[in-house]
Amino acid sequence: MLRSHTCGELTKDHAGQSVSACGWVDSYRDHGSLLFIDLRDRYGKIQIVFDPSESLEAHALAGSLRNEDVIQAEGLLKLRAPDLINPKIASGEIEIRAVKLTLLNKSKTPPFEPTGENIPNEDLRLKYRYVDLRRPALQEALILRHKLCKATRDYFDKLNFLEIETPMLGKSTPEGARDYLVPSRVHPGSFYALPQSPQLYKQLLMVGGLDRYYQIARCFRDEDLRADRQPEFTQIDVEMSFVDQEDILTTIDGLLACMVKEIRGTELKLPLPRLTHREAVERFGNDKPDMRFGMELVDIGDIASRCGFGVFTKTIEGGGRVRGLNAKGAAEKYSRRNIDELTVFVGEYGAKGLAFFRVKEGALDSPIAKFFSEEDQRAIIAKLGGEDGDLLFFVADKCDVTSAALASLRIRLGKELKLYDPLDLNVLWVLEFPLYSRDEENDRWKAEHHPFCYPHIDDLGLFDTDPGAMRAQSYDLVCNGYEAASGSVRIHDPKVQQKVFDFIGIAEEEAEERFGFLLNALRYGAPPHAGIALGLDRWVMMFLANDNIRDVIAFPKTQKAGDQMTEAPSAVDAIQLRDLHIKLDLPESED
RNA sequence: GGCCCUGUAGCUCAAUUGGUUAGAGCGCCGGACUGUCGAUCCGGAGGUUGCGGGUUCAAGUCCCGUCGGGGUCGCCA
Repeated sequence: MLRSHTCGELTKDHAGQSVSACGWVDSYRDHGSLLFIDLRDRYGKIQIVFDPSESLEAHALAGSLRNEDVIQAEGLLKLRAPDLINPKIASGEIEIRAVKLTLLNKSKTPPFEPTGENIPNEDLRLKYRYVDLRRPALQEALILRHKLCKATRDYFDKLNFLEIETPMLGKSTPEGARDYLVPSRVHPGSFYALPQSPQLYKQLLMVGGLDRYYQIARCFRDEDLRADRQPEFTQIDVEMSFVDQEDILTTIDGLLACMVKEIRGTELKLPLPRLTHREAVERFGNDKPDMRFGMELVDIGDIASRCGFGVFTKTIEGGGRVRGLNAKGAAEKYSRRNIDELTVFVGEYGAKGLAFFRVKEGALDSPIAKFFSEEDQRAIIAKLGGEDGDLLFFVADKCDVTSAALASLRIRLGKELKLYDPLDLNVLWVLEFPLYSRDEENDRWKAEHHPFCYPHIDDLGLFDTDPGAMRAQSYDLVCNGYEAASGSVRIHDPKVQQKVFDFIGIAEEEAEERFGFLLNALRYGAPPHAGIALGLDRWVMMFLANDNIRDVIAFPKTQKAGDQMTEAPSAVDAIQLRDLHIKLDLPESED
């Protein structure tokens, strides 16, 4: 071993010991004769003192050191004199008096200082990710990520779950997200697909009798990226046999309590609260409400229908809705100009306008207040719990538009008005998602979640009468406004599965071609089973109160799904293409 | 595919809103210094303002195109 201790583990208890430490030069302070190096590793920092009277050779070499050089320093660990203690760092009371210095590797001048004050452009950080990874914030994220995985494995192990790997090379099922394809050399013209999730394999494991499965599984989706979406991401994938929905919820409640205990050291109150999908959309505008703060959506359709404001009355007459929310105490915080910005903002979600009222002396103050009687003004204020100084917003449109616009407005206002502590974790279940929705473009029904989801037991009769009203035995775990897990009770009856395929327009032949292996498996003794998958990356983000998924993945991709460091994806040479029997047919470029 | 933001020294930023030779801090190079810890002090190097075109007496600044990065809508069964 080149080191006797890590930089971070040395304390004053080691005083008097001869130690050897390795790491990166974090900074140097050269006083001509006396010279100080702060040595850094992932455990911490320690000051090394080079005194020519103790080692002329080590001191001379130390003079040539620069940031990010990799060194080994040997010497006596000493307590600092009381007046030399640096209270700013953990090891501020001790230092190593170097008698020997070895330059393990000289570094070029780094493109940026990983522990400097200014965090450089992400672009540059991604190109030199190996330098960026020395940043404590990034290391903290990866350490936390490890702890979550460890807690997960310990938890499931105690409950008799098996961690089982499923194939990366699978069959393409061109429904849902686009697949990443991998050409087969031995089967010219055929392709594997990288898994969007281990969904079908884990169901097959249940048929195989491995009745409690989990996997920390990499998943791939060739779709556009977002701040919280990468083309490859990790989910904690779970499936259980001989269980119902309640068993999954309870099991995952327990997992989360374990995670919170491990990371935060606090007790998560169980059971986690539950909301139906219908209630979530009505109260918060979407199926993943951030409930760290209130500001719930309120319907004022009754007042809107009788007021003198044409936009409102016509919306109600046309079957739309008028809903709003109350930004408490925000009347003075948002100028007309700010509100104009918010109007543009809700426009991105389809809203054609944003009505606003300031509550002033018990009445509404707004350019459109004149269209409302005094009585109706008071009614609106009462409905939204308004008080003087509040700012009320309303959107009048089709129901879906009011939901989308107000949900986004609510999130934005919550953030801008600092209505919550970013480190809070607010976790809840959203239940009873709709099973099917109309695909108007193709004039057919489609599965909301996926076609393997079991209908709510009370709704099985609705296939022929009102399929849009059918509820799924599905559940999402929502945390701070993110979909943090999603799952369902699966169909284990091949007849029900075939009925679902029929219903969403997948003909029997096509179903056999695409999902034959699953249908077949269901015919050979499939137990009732259910499962769920948690987005690991998102959980790391939430524990850190970080809103960028790239900060919790060691080697993430850019928005165009590229890797700035390796420059993947890249062209391949003609021989590789020939072996795969692939000819390129690229769009013409002008140059 | 749409909309929005962004690109100035190795890095983080500035440049009086179109006007002199594009500045500062950190980093880098050289020098001084025996208790610093964001060391200090002295000196120095470093720029095709992403790239290409255009408008103008004059462009880092305005316009068009293009490339990179980011956010978002669509998309993500």
